[in-house]
Amino acid sequence: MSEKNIVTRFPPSPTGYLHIGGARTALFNWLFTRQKGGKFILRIEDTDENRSSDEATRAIIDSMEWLGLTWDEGPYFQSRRYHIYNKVIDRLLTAGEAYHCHCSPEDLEKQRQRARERGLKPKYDGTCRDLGLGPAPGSVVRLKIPLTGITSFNDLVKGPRTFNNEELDDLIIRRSNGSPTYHLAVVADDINLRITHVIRGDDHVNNTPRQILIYKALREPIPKYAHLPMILGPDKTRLSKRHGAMSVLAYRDMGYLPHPLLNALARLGWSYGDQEKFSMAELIEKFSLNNVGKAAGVFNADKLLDLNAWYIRESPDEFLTEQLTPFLETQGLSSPDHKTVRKAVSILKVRSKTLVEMAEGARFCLSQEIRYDKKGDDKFLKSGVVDLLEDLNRRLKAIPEFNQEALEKLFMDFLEEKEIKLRKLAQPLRVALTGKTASPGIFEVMDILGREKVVERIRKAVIHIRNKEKGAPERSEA
RNA sequence: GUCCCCAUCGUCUAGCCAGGUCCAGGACACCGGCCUUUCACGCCGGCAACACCGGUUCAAAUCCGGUUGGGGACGCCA
Repeated sequence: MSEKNIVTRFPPSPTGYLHIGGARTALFNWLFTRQKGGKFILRIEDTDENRSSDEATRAIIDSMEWLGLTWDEGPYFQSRRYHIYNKVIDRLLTAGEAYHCHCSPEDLEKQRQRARERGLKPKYDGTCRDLGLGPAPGSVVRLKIPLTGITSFNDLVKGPRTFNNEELDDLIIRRSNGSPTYHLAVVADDINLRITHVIRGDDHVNNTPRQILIYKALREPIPKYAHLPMILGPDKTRLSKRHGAMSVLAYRDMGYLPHPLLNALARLGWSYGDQEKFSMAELIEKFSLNNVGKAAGVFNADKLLDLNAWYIRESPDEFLTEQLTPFLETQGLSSPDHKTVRKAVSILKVRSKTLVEMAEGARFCLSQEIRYDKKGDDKFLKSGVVDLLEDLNRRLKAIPEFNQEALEKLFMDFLEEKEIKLRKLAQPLRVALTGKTASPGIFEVMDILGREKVVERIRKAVIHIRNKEKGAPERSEA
C-alpha cells in the first residue's frame, strides 16, 4: 500500500467534552497521518441519541480547532448515515452471514446469569442462529461468528494478537428499533471512508476480532490496527470526571497554550530517546508507532505546567500579547493600550506559568487602582520608610528622563547617599507600586508605569502609611 | 467469574527485540547551594526505580516460567 493513500480517522462520541485521552488519540492519528501525507477524517459517533448532544459536538470541534488538529474530511455524523449501515446489514443478511434473533432482553439476561454461575464467559447461546427466522417486532439482527478457529491481527503497537473465536458470541448488529450498533457502524463507516489505519485506545483491543469478523463476512479488506495504552488518573484508575480538569477546553481556560499541551500528550506513551521538547514539525517528523509504549500511564500535570511555562518564555511577545487578550478580559483588565500590554508581556513571560498568571501579573500596570497585599502592607509599608519614599519622589519628579537607565543611575546615587542597600528601598517601593511583594524588576515596573503613576502611587503609599499609624499606633518593633 | 493485556525513580520515560559498555540515563516534582532589588529565569549539586520468586547463562533490567499488583473486554453504550 502506498503511504500516500493512508487514511485515518478520529471518531469521538459526543457524550461529553473532549478529554485529554481523546485528544491524545486524535493527536497520534494526526501525527501519523501528517507524517505520511495521508488523509485525516473527523467522524462524530452520535448513534446513541439519548447520550449525544450538540453542545458536546461543539465542544469537541472547538477543542480540535484550538489544538490545531486539522482534519481533511468531515465531520461526518453517523446519525445521518443510516442508509450506509442498513445496506451493509442487508448484505450480511443476504449472504447468510447474519440472522434475525427473537430472543428478548430478559432471555439474554438469564443466559448471561447462567453462564456466570457456571464460571463461564457470559455470551449469547445461539438459540436463533439456525432457525431461519424472519424479521419481527422486537427482533434484532446478529452476526454469525465462526464457532471455532482463531482471529488474529498484527497490532502496530502491541504486536501480534490472536483470539479464539469461541470466546466471541454472535453480536447484535441491528437493534430492535432498527438502528445499527457500534461495531457495525464503525466497520461500515471505515469501509465506506476507506480507512487504512485504525489508531485508537487500548480498550478496543478486545473489540477488534469482532470487527475483523464483520470485514471478513463482508469480504472487505481489513485495516491495520494500532492500540494506544490508556491514560489513567493519578490514582491509576481509568480517567473519569472525578479526576477533575481533564477537558481540553478546561486547559485552554486555565491559560495553557495548545503546543505545550500537545507536547505533553505526545510524551505520554510515546518517546524519542531522552528528548522532552518538540516543535510541531519535529513531532510530525519523529513520531512513530514503534516508539509507543505498551503500558498505561498517568498524566503528569506538573510536567505540563513546566512545559507551558517554558513555551511561554520562548514565545514571541507579539504572539503572547494576542493570546493574553481573552484572559485580560475575563479579569476585567482589557486595555486598548497595546504598547503597555506588550511591554508587560515581555517582562512577565519569564515568571508566568500560565496565561492566567500572566494576566494577573499585568494587573499593576493595567488597573488604575491597586490593592496592597496584607502581608506586604504589614511588612514594608511602615513609618520608617516614609522619609525615604518622599525623598525619592522628589528626585523622581526632578529627573529629565524617566527611563530604566536614568532610574538606575538615580537609585545608585540615592542609595549611596543614604547608605542603604537596594533591597531596603525596593521592597517598600514594590508594594507601593504593585501592591505585591513579588513583581518584575523594580526598574522595569517603574518604566512601564511611567513617571506620573509612579509618583502618584508613592504619594498614596505615604498617605496610606500615615493613616495607618494614626489609626492604630505602631506596636513596638519585634 | 471468564478471556485478554501490562509491570524501570512519586510521575512521564530511555535502556529490553539483537543479554555484558547500567552498582540503570533523562525530564517533572521535591530538597540543598549559587546568582540576586522581590518573584521568577538560569546554573551547580542531591534524593529516588529494574514488583516478587524461580529458571536459562560465564553474565539478566534485558530471555523463559510462575506469583503478586494494575488495566481492559465480556451491553439492543461507544
